Amino acid sequence: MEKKFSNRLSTINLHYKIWMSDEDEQGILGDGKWQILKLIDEKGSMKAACDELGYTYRRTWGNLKKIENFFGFPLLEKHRGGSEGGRTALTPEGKKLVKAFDRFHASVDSVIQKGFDKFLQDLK
Amino acid sequence: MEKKFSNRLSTINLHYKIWMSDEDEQGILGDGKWQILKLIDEKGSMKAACDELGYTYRRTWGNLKKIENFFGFPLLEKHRGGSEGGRTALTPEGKKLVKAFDRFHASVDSVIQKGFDKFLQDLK
DNA sequence: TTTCGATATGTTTTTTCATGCATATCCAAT
DNA sequence: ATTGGATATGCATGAAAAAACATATCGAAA
Repeated sequence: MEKKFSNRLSTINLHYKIWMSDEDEQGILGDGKWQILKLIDEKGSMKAACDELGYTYRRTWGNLKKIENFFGFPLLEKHRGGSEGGRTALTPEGKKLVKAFDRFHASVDSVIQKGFDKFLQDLK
Repeated sequence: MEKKFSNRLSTINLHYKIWMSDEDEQGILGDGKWQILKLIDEKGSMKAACDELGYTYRRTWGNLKKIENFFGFPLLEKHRGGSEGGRTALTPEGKKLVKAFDRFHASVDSVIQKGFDKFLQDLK
């Protein structure tokens, strides 16, 4: 007979999130913080990065605080004052962390997408 | 020198979620529904499955409704009444869907875990 | 025909978080 | 020394999701 699922199959979107937590299941690092960390480093500013991603500064600041608390040392080098108001960049450890997460994602992204394609095939 | 991150590295837990949505970003099927569907079929009961997973019946019922609405045909064969109160099992389509998701997960789980292990290695 | 326990669903309360608002601090450049 | 714009942080408000509560319905078996 016909393919039961195929009617709306092409309208389905895939999503996934990867994150890490501490013993108390408090989120440490995930897709969200990874992205903002990268952008902060690129822009040299927390505020600019928040604006671009549509995050509130307040929230981002709190989230980043958590991760630094967990590791016990700063991932961001933040400076206040100056005519520019201030600036923020990643510390070497921050860069290392981001790069490791980059590699992690690179190693799984295509596999997940392929798995999804196959999933849809299976339903046909 | 020392390895900056290694102090608490072993306490980090990995998490990830995979799900699918329709055009309006309404969740259709994901890890949660997948799990509960499997368990319902295994137990022959929505209630029993909810109890085991700690989900409220109300919520699960609503969630499953959504996915059936999306596909337009039932994934569950539900019966009310009887001395046992009722029972629920997967329809053939429901089983097919669950199996496809099983395969999907099987194809990505180990890759993600390996990627995570490597991520931790990278931080050392 | 009564009963029992699961399915079915509306309504209310709680929880959770993000957002919004307010305010303080900091300092390089002018 | 003044200033402007970003960082720092408390607090109150709001919105969305989950949980909790409350009933109604169903029907095989006793």
